[in-house]
Amino acid sequence: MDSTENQPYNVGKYRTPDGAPADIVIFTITRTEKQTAKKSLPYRELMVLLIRRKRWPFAGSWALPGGFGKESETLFETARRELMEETGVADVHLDYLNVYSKPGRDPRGWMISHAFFALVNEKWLEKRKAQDDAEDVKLFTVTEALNELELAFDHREIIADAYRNIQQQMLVTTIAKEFLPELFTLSELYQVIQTVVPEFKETNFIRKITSTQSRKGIIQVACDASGEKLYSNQYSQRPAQLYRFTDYVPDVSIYT
Amino acid sequence: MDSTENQPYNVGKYRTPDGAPADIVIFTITRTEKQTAKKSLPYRELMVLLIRRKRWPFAGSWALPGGFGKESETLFETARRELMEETGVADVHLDYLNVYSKPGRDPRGWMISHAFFALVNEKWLEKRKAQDDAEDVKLFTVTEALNELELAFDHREIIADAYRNIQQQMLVTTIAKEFLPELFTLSELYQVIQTVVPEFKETNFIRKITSTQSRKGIIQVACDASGEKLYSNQYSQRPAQLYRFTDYVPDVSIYT
DNA sequence: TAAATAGTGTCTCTTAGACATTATGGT
DNA sequence: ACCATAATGTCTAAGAGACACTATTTA
Repeated sequence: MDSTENQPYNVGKYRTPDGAPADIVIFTITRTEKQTAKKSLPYRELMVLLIRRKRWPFAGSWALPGGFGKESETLFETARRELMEETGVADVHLDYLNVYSKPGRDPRGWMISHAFFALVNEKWLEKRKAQDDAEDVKLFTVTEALNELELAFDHREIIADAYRNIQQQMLVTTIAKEFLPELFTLSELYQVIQTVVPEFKETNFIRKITSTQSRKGIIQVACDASGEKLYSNQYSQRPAQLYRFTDYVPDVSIYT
Repeated sequence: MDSTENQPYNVGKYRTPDGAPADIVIFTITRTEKQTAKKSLPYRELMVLLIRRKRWPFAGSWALPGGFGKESETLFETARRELMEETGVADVHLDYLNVYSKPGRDPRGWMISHAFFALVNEKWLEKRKAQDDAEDVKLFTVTEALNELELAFDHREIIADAYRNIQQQMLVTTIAKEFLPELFTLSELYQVIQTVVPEFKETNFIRKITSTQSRKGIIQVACDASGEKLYSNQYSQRPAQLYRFTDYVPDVSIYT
């Protein structure tokens, strides 16, 4: 019935995996200023960080950054360590995505891969850019990565899964904050949501998020020490009210 | 930078995991009829299936059913196979939950465990009950499993995670259907939701799910071949309209 | 006729959705 | 004066939430 029961504690008896790698889908949103006469909102694009492989297997292909798990750490720690090595940042949103274990997925042997996804603010990646060899580590748009690139292993599938996941999470949690500064305007927030979920359309977005009972707790107006409201005119002539996220995340339900 | 790059294809060079088990949290909802004079709704309880271990480690403790992954199958297949062995059913809701890799979690060695959860309709487990040794395989309420039982490995943590997950999914997807017959009354649906999420309270539940534009597509009234509406008086004097789930699952969002 | 569930009426206040309008400040 | 973004006004229809009320059977 239960094969756990029948398993010996003699660990050498059966074929065991050849490794447990952690692969990380590192997402960021890049901003590029529009070349207009007046101040305007930047273009934003959802990017994923890839590495060009130097060795067999899949030498020359692009792949997710990653590395092998060790006995002395959890796979989450493996992922965090790899992320640190790759981007130099420690305190970013890092979440487990899925396991990939299709037979033959890695020609090196029986590799059970654990995919994570990280959300990194563009500002952290800027320093890194310079120090790295531009040939080997690069940001691609998600569309590009999924449709135009030769990817190693089953990394296309992993990126596709991660993309689906981040799109869903964007609408159901407050991960938008990972892509925004501490204080932000509502246009910026709206733009970030749309960058990840292009289908997202909300007329009256400002009003809904600020003044409906059920969700106005998500964000709050930013004030300075003396209680004065803070404004930004970075993207517009008319200064826009700045907001910050609270810790509140509303529960969602299809029945309510 | 990328330790995948530095990994040899000589698979024997590093310490590798001693096994990749799949553990399954099998949930079901049991019904027990109330002993009242009149017809009434049954008590329902969310249960989890556990197995009493016979061997070291954790001999005598209760544990999740599970087994070791093989090189020739995905871990999802491992889980499905174990589920089949355990409950005798194949086509049930089975989903990946999380990976558990804390060092030392299994005294037998470096075991990276993959937890799944399955939602099984009570009717499938009924046959099994008889044929199994009641001492070794048993259904427990989730509360009991979490608070009163001595559990093997990190299975308490896994069950707690699975419980959180199923509660969230219950409100955001239509997994309620896994615990219901093909045709059901709205009281049954409401009761199933409340069994998994006790905090769930909706006055006007009937009206909301049947006649609000945005979510009435979730379920539809059940009709017979000639278009007559179907009713059930299993739980009440007054016959109740029967419904079925459609394939439609509304999108949820905290911003909409 | 009472028990137990099924389902509707009604009222108020809030929200959705669509669109028009006004506000601000720099070039 | 005009541009680009910020924000409010206004109107209608729909929905939320509370609670009282009616309906249907059968023991």
